[in-house]
Amino acid sequence: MTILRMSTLFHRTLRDDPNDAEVASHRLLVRSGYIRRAAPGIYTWLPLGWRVLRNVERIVREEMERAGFQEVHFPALLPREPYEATGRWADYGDNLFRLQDRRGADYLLGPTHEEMFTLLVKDIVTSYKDLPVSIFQIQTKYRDEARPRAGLLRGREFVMKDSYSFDIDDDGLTRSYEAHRAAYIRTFERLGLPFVVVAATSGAMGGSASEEFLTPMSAGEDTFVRCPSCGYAANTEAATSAAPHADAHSGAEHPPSQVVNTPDTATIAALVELLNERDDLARADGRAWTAAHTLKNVVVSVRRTDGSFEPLAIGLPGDRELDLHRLAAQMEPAEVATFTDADFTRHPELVKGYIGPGALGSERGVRYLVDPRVAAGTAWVSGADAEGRHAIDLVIGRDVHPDGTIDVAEVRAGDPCPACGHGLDIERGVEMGHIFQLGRKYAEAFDLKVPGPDGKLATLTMGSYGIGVSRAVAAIAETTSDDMGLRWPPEVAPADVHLVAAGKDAAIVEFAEQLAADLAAKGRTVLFDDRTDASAGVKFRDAELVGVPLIVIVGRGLADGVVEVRDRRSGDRLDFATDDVLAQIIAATRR
RNA sequence: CGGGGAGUGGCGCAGCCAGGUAGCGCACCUGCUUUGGGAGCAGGGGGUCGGGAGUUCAAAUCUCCCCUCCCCGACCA
Repeated sequence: MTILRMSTLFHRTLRDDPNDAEVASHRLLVRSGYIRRAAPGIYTWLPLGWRVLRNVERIVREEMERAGFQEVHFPALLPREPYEATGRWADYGDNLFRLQDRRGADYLLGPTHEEMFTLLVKDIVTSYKDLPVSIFQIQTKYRDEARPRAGLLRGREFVMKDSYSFDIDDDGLTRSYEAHRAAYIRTFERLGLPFVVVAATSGAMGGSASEEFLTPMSAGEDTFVRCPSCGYAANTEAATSAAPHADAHSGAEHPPSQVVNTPDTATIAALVELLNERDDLARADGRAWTAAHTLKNVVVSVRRTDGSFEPLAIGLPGDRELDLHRLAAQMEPAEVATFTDADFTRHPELVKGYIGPGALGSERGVRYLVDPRVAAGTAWVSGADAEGRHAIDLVIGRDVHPDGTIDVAEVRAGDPCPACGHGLDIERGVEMGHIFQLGRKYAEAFDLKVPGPDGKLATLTMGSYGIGVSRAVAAIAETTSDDMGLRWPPEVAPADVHLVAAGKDAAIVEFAEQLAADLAAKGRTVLFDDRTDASAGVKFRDAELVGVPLIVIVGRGLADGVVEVRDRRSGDRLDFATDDVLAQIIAATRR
């Protein structure tokens, strides 16, 4: 179909890694001449990179259309008003690129388009008979990230496919959600991207289901747990802890609790050390005290949506930290902040370092929630609400009556899987897609209602679904490259064949030219290294760097009637007879 | 916003501590030789050293202020 001649291609490879690139995808995409930085977190696409991006777009588009979704296209430059209506003009804060027109009217560069889609559907859809509908766009999005990093993986301008489904009822939303889920699985499989579907938090948006498609990689910034035994996977924010099984410090037979003097033990470590030094406090089973036997109470300040504050105490095993991300995800839409010195001053009953259950509980004005491991019947050492004092043999349900449980402790590798009990792995990944049931938040904000079968107006329920398109280019590069360069899966590669003319002999040039023409005539895209000023060695290196899956070398073998064909990904090399090589390449690049 | 690192031809770096008017490799241009794993020789073009102020006879180098980039953290539908 096309011949891209490297002698004239607008392209340059770099011999050294760029100084400002760290992760493999960023380094290689710049070195191989696919992208260039234009501004922090903003990249220019060169011819080869643009081809890859368009291939990814094409695959995403084909899978969306196969699923019956319809493509639309919104502006990237958006008016303020719709975002004012949903509160996001303010909520987005500094992450929003804002600008003004000549009259001073406010605009923004769209970070996501829920508002616009909702308004468009309100304009077009007038009856339940028009539903369900799922529409999508592939659009450049803008977010003024505090810290763009890792090249395309986390930019301030990026290409995203976003879809929105509109249904008259919850069952419809579930069906639309499942349709997207299936389409996403097909899409990522075609892209050649490894992925894990993990349970995610849906936050304040309502709706029940929210899942992320993560591609595991060390450069990733999302942390998730995965069970190697049963396949359970969840973002750490959404992970649930396995119910505790009765263990050594079960308190069923415990003596009555008592308060003891424990000077200078404001930290768990100091407390454990002291407990182990004191013979009179030795444990009944004779084993040493550990942080896991202590009950740590962390107090945070919760800001409700009406602006009021309430203190909240969380009881955790002393060997666990509170994960603020997990807490924030569970408290949404309320916000949480750690307790400040000023907060402690307002609550003199909370003795920093010695906070115990005795001062906690809603009847005392401090809601008290405990980790699931702090289960009824277990016994603990905890603060006694006085400087240098702790209570031992505190049994949950006997001496302590929490207001409920909350699952916000840090998740650790090896924690039991909530589904099967096997030890969990912790991995890093990049969010490539997110599907979630948005519910009626936006439909309500814009009063999006249509008559249902019963003639009554019903507010539509929505789903929101995204795929990071430009991010996928980086993720594919990241997960498929090797020490020598990129290794594109065939469907996203910038060309079908990288044809190298290794030598200047007339016979070599002539044969290579003819082969390029023949391949193009058969509908293949050929990246043809016809440069006369590059040595064979340079051409081989560049071919490996650029990463087209099939590399064909017309060179010294021609004298023996053979052409070499290499598989960039497997490293396999085969010689084919000159009169057979065209057919072999056509067969190898058939789609 | 906190911590760390770094800004010197297109790219990667040295020079800075002990101030003296900019150097190396790659890339680029010309010529000859070479041609299957980032060729060789010869010649050549290109930077005023992130910006500003200051000290000094003299500043890439010393002092002060500012800006930017990278990494970690905070933050991030």
